Amino acid sequence: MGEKVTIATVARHAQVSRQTVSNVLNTPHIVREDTRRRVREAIVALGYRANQAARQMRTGRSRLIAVRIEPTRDGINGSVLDRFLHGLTETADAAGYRVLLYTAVGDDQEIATYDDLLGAYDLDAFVLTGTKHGDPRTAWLAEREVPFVTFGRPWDTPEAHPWVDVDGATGTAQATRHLLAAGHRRIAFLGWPAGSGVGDDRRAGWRTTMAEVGLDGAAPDRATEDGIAEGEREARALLALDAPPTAVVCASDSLALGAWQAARDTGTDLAVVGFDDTPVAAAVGLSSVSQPLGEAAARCVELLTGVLDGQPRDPQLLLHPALVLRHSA
Amino acid sequence: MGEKVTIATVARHAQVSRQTVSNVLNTPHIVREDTRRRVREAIVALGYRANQAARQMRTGRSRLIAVRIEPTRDGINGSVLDRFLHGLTETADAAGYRVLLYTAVGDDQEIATYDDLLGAYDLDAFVLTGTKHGDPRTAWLAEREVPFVTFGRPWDTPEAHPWVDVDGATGTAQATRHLLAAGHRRIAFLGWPAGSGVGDDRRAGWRTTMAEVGLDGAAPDRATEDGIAEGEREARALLALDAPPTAVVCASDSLALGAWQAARDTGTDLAVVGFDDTPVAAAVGLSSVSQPLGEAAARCVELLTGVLDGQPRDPQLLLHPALVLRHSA
DNA sequence: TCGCCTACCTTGAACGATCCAATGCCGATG
DNA sequence: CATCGGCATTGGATCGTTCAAGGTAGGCGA
Repeated sequence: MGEKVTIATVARHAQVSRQTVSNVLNTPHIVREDTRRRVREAIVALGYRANQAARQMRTGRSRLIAVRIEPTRDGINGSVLDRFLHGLTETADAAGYRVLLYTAVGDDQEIATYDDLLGAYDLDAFVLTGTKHGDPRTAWLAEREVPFVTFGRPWDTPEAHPWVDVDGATGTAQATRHLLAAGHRRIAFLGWPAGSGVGDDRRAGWRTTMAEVGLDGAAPDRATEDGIAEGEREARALLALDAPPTAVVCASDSLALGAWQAARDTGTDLAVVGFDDTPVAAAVGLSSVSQPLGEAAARCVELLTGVLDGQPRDPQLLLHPALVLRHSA
Repeated sequence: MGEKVTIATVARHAQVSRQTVSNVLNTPHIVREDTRRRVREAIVALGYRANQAARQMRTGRSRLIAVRIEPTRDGINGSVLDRFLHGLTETADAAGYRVLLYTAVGDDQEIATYDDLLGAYDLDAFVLTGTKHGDPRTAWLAEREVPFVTFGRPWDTPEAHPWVDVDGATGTAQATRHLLAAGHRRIAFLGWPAGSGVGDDRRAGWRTTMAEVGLDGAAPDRATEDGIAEGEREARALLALDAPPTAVVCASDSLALGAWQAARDTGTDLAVVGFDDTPVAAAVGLSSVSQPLGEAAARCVELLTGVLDGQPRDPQLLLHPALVLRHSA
């Protein structure tokens, strides 16, 4: 159990002053070649590691990024966020940042938590997920000039702040085109009630694709809350129509799984495509639209480090999902 | 955008010294009633929040707990860790701690990360998940007297360090007894190769329960790597026996789902019970043994705060799982 | 009146890093 | 030879908090 190794220990060991060691760490180019090497060797030899707390107190930066972890209300869709979180942690690690978790129920409490984290831990930035219309969180952060990125577009003012998102419309369009190519003509959509940015986006991809081939007349569109039971109920209603659809594009894997079960139970041949490519979809063989979550996370970190280092780049990024085919379509 | 509010600001506002403010925060009982009240009012009025970095520099404690986030190799079983993580974040929040994430591939890299986190961030404690025989991580931490708790027993030396675990044997025993009560006699076990602590534990519950009723002779026991395909293959092998089992207890939901699909595809009536009560099990209606992950997380935090505050309590805790019945058994 | 104790509060120093201003060193130049 | 400029290096101050030691007033007993 060695003594505490500080910048002074390194300085003594390398026969230089503390400031020179600090320069080697922060502005290496102003230190002479051989001095730099000597200091670096001392750092390695002593196993020195800069104390974040001390650095933070002077610089006001903590190299910490906060992300909210959801209450996992829905076991199926929760996995999407978890995969994103993992990607985020990995990329942040590589960029020298660490990820701090927090929970909050409701926007007010979340904003209170921002205040808390900023005051107590000097957080460098936030990553928000699941943006919605008129999001009070982004307004609060923007007002205080706190760096942040959202995974999800701001649905009201497109250029308000840096964001990364996946183009849901492209995903459902891809799914719809695949079904059309397979010979389907009556292709339904099963999604969420209008008003949510994400849901409307996914619906739009299906709708425009159907319109392009002049089939939007014969295309039933159902809206319900998310859930397996809800999906099953709506699918049964669809199958009971006079001219029932032969395929259905869904806004989530929960709805898709419900629809898939409804079809199986009633012995109907119904092609189903879900959204998010969750483990459940993979497990039961459901085709689904897959978001590039790892890349989205990496882009978020890139954007943040850009902002933090004062070199903000193109701050809006729309990624493309991919259709994963299994035996449900 | 007000000025930075420090302990000195509060002190001026309340007409006392910095130290008195500090005392109000840390050792309130030594401050006179009305002084205490005056300081508290100033704190609220100014919106003061203690700066963690400064506090940490003095005390050496960061109020930060580190947890590793897994690479989610398996989408099904990954959800167990995620639920645990959520519970941990919530409980830690309530206890005044924050959760820091990290990733690492392999034990060596994980230990290097410990070193890094301890040196740079002065982490207070670690929560480890997924213990195994001869775990080098716990040895490293114990040697340096770093506080930590594991979620999962140390399989070699039971009393080496604080841990919380769920009694897998009780879970599979419960499942087995349920199947016996439902009239099954030929009850198989489908698990992992011997040698993993968790897997052996789950197998033991089934084996002893079958032995208790003298049925261990007619009880096939299969071992394979985890996975849906593997579960399906082994289940088919079981069903091809001369006296095929009428029920199977599985070590995971992945294996159970495979077995369940094998039975459905071959038109066989096979009762299946999985383990972990993952979203997939819930989605497809698979009965499963459910771990009290929220409570496990809460106990981990309790143990840690106990150790950190110098009041260690009974440091080993074995929780009981519950059988969740759906229509697969 | 004095001394001592207790209860409460204040002052100075320290944690480990960075920033700022000042110093020493070197060769080049007038 | 004296002066200058450029650059590496040095010492001191600083961030916000807690720790250790020091002060002050009032109460009590002799």
